This record gives sequence, C-alpha cells and structure tokens, in this order.
Amino acid sequence: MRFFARGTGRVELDVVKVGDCVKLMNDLPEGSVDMIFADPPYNLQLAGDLVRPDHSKVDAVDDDWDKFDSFKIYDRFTREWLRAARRILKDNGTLWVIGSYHNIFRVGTSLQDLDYWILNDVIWRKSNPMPNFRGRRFTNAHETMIWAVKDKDARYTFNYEAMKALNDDLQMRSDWLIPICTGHERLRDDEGEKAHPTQKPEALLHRIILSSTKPGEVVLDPFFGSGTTGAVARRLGRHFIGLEREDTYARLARKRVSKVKPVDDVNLVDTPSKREQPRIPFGWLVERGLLEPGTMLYGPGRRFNAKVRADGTLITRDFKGSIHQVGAHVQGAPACNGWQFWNINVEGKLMPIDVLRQKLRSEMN
Amino acid sequence: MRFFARGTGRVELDVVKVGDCVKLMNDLPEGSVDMIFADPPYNLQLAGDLVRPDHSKVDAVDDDWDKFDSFKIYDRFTREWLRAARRILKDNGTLWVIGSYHNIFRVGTSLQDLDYWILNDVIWRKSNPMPNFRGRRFTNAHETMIWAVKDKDARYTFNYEAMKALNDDLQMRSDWLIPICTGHERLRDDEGEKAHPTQKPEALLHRIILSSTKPGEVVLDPFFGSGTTGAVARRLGRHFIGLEREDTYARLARKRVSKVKPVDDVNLVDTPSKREQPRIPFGWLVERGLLEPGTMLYGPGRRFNAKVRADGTLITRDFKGSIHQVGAHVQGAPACNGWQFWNINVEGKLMPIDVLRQKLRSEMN
DNA sequence: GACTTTTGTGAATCATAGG
DNA sequence: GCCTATGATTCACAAAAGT
Repeated sequence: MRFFARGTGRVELDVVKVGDCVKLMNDLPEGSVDMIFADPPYNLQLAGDLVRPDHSKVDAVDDDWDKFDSFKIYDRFTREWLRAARRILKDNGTLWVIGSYHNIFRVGTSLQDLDYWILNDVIWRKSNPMPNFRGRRFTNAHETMIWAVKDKDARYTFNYEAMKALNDDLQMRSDWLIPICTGHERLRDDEGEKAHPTQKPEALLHRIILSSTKPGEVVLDPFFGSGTTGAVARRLGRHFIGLEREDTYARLARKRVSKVKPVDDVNLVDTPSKREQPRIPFGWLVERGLLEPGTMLYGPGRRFNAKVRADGTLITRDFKGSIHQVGAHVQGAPACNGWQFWNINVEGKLMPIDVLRQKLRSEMN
Repeated sequence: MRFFARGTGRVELDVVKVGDCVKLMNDLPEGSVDMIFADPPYNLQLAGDLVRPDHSKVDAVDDDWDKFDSFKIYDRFTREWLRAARRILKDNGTLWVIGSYHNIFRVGTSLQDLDYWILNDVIWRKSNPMPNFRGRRFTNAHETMIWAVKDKDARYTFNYEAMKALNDDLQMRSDWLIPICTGHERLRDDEGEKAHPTQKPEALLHRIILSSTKPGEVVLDPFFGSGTTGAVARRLGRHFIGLEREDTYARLARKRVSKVKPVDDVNLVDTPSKREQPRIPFGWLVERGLLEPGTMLYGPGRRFNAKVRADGTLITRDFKGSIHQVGAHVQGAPACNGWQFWNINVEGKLMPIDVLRQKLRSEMN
C-alpha cells in the first residue's frame, strides 16, 4: 500500500527510488518532508591495505561511491545535495547528517554557508569500535552528527520529554553510547558477507527519529543504503522516502523494510509523559531492540497486562506511565517495582523483564 | 630563569608575550616549536540573555574578543593564525585545536584547506556540563578537538604506551571523560568571580601534552588566556610559549605559572616507546652466548619448529631465513614478528625468545 | 544442555630505517 | 625518491566450535 502526503501534491510515500539523489529531490515539491537523515559518502582517502596483528586483512570501505578527487569536488557535491534538501524540507523541518573527521567539517561549513542553523552536534560513541592496529593514533571510537534547521527562528520539533524518559529522567546529552551494527541486525548477502559496508544501527535511528519527528510525518533519506532509516521510521509509525543510487542496495532495502511491522497504536510512539524511570532506563531495552514497541507485558500469573511504547513507557486500557507506575496502578497498590512485576512471554513461559535489564547491563559493562 | 631553545636562534622560552598572536608568531623563527595547542574564540553568536529556571542569569561568554561579523571574517581570522602556526611548527610537530559546533567546522575545513593532515578528532565529554534550561535541544555536553600534523607523511610523536597506561591498559579512545574546571582549580579575581570565562581543566591539557610531546620540548599556545597550557607544560617538564592579547590575562597567567613546580625526575613524565628502544638483531643472542647454534625453537603450542644457525638465521626442513621470514613461511602468513612467535624450551615449558632480547638489552645499558 | 574456548570482524585518512 | 627488510600492533562482541 502506498501513501501520498497531504497538501503537497502527489508525493509517493514509503518507497525506495533509484537514481541520483539531487535529481530525485528536485522532482519533489517544495516543503514536502518533515525530516531528512543523511549518511553521505565520507571521502575516506585510504592508501594501501590495513592488516591486523594476526595478519588478517581489514575489509575497509573502498567503493567507488566514496572516491572524490579533491576537497573542492567533495564540497561541490555536498553543497548540491544540501541545497536540494533545503528546498524540499518544510520550514520547521530538521536535517540530520552523520560523518567522520574526514568529511564532517566540510559538511558543517557547507551547512552554515547555506544558512542552515545548527542546533546540536551529537556524538555517536561506539561501544565496540575497531581498534587502532598500528598504535599511532587514538582509537577512532565515534562519529559526529549535526542536527540543523533551515532558519534560526524555525519552530522545529524536539520531543524533550521522550528523550528525557529514554535517559533515566535526565536530559538527553549530546553524546550517545550505542553499539555498532553486528549480529542478527547486520544484513548479509548469499555468501554470508556484509551486504552493505556502512549499515547504521537501528538504535541510532530510533533515537534520532523519536527525538525530532511526530508520528505520521515524512522522513527522507537521500543516501538510503541498506534502509535503516526506512525500517525504523516504519516501525515508529512515520513515513519514509528512500533515495538510493545503486539498484542492488535499493532492492535489499525494499525487502528489509517490507518485513517491518509498524506499531498499530499511535499512542505507543507519540509524545510521552514525564515519568520516573529506573537507573537503567527501561526505554533502552526498546531502543536497543531487546523489546519491540507493542510487546505485551504480563503481571504475575497473567492477571494483568500492558503494552510497551517506543519511549519506554507502558500503556493499559485506562492508564499509562512507567513500568513501576502501571504496575502499581493495576494492582491498586501505592508502589511497585516494575522490573520484578512485569514479564514477557517466551515460548509460553513468563520471564521477568529484569533479565533483559541484566543482559543490557552486562553488555554495557 | 629563562631558557632559549637550541638550534633556532634565540627563542625565549617559558614566557607570556602580550600582543596579536599572528604578529607574535611571525616574529618567531620557522620550525621553532614542537606542539601548538590553540583554544581560539568560538564565535558563539549569542542573542539576548539566558536565564535559569530559578530566574538567575547565566554568566555567558559575551566578550568583545568573541565577536565576529560573519563566517567570512571568522574564516579569514582562522586561516591567518593557522598559517602563522604552520610556519613556526616543526615538520614533525603537531597542532591541537579545541572548539564547539559554532566554530569547529570552520576550523577543520581551514585546516584541511591549508594542507594540514588530520590525525584524530577527539571529544571532550564533560562529566558536569551546563544543562539545557529551555528543553529545546540536547544538553551540550562536549567539545571537539582536532589533532593534526603539517603533512600526511610527517613522523609525529604519539606516546602510545603512556596513553594506554593512562586508560587501564586499553588503547586510549577518541572520547575523553573529563570534568569542567571548577573549585580550587578555577582562578578567581579579587571579587571571587571567575577570572577567565573559558578556563580549560588541567586534566585535559595533561592528556594532550603527555600524548604528543616529549620532555624538554616546546609547546606554544597562541590564545593563552588563563595559562592552563603553560601550567601543565611546566609541571610535565616541557617548555611553553604563551601569547595573549589582553594584558590582564597575561599577568594572571604569569602569576599562575610561576607557582607551578616542575617534576624533578624526567622518568616521571616520559613513557618510552618500544619503537624507540635500540634494535637488537637476533644474531646477537647467538653471538653473545644466550642461544647456542643448533638450539630448537618452537612456534605456539609446539606446532612448528626450527633450528638456530650460527649466523642468526633459522632453518626448517625446507626453508631458511630470518626469525621473521621463517615464522611467516611455516604459517603460510604474509608476515610475522619472530620475537613473539618463537619460543625456547626451558625445563619443559615454552619461553618467548623476546625474554632473551630484553635480557640482552638490560645488559647493554 | 551448559559451559568454555576459539575465531571472526567492524566507515581506518594506522611504520620506518637503511640502502 | 623508491625498494626492501625488519618489526610493532587489537577491543568488544558475537558466532562457532569444542568439552
């Protein structure tokens, strides 16, 4: 099923289009998307092979799409797609760009020169980065994202309460600790090799989309790649438009996105309330994919149940709040430790959600 | 007491000079400093006052020195001081610059345009940042530093072992958690107000100077401010040159630095690298009688073996060559560090031949 | 089946002395 | 400047393999 955005002519939604992203953006009506997430080529300029101490070869990015002859050419490319993005972005929409020190300074400068107004730079701290094999530099353990609006006075969306709930009731900071994409989440080709060299983790897009869009809004990704943006947008009840140069990746992404089940209830992904959270915020279980939004939780003996929302709160028929508050409410008790009260259904058996917390804790040390 | 750097004419060391940093740098001889740390104005572009939830006023940076009329003017200023810095920096010296999203993209772009080669971008994560009072953005909890050399092929200093030791024997990452400067460390004026609006913590400079300079080298800071760079350089047995536009700050910094006692023992501030230890050819072990010709060497788990020849080569059934070549050959690997691969049999146990090298090294000292 | 050990790998601007 | 020989160097996590 295809959707068309209202009030902007006919803009096909939830599709992956193949072609040059600047041309494809120029075909869209002015002010037709609410948010843009862009993961442009990083222009790595690598020389020669890198070998690990055990003599295995590092499978680095050496694709043609990452090759530029000079900074001048990279700058021209950057300004072109940023200008096209600016036109199709609504006046109160926001733009996210991710990059590394190879390209992010060019991107930031271009943004400012094109009169975008930077709201934050946000650091993705990788919990499991590739080490520096030669011992000649600091381990490159982060990437930088820039969050910007079209104009200094734009009235953009920032779901402050959702971000606070996701961070143990503390303001969300500009440094985010999130693992790189590995394991089941990493898409593989028929030979079992990584299908895309730079697939981003869903947890990263979860936080980005939840922070700066509302349900039903349109997220565009001009460098769609493996389609992480589309998969997360769909799961969170947002629409997406994916633009991708290579047909192989576009097909891969379409297949991936089609498997994602959107949350059926908009309340699960809408503006959350300000609530108390445990020390490991419950929302992190959702963000990190240990729990899907919409998962049913059960009280002891299945006498009670509640549904998980994307921001880490629960909802029942007549009440919503933290795992503790909802647990207390359904029992009519003054207080409740939600971590011990709530369970998930695993092959017919109940398992306390605290097990998931412990799992996450051990993963994060 | 004043020092003068050797071999560069008369360069006065451990002094704070007052004036325009570009002019002062142009007065110094070419290639006269080993490292530059720069904390330039951030060009914050603040509008109006910021008020806390309790209605107290935030004491923000609103000094004249942080005012620029446009990005164009800021870029010109940046390129001027970066060009002057490049001239006085030794070919194998490195440059550190710190900034926030307001200016760091301009700085990074200018660096690349002036042919500096970026080694890392390093994130200073503040453990105690100022919160975002308005709840309209992510808490601005970090600043960005860029570490660069003059040329891609420069042979710069990186004290890998010192950094690893400082990080619990794990490689030092590109994200550093360090508190902002408060308490006793924060310089106060006679009224008890902070004496400088952007005083950097000594812990930050400690890590920077320790990572990329050797004892006795010269660190220059073109925006000296409260003199953190000088204080830490002096304590770590390095020389400094401070340049500062405002006489008030220069006087403050001189007073601060003069109170610092340098470490008396150079061994306390120098972590020698394995790379810098004298090279010991394997044959010397045979020559000096630590290994007899004919001794059998074993690979890990005794899966391989080879015999020592009198000239310091090894021989197996079908191949002979250096410890590295034979190690690579028996494994079918492209390369091998023979010092770590080969072992001798000592009372039934395997002992790496590297132990013998260390023994010989200590005997030669 | 539970537990331990080994192996694989990820956006990386990753060496240097001496002939 | 180029080529060759030597030799310095890895963290977190997951999956597979082994006990």
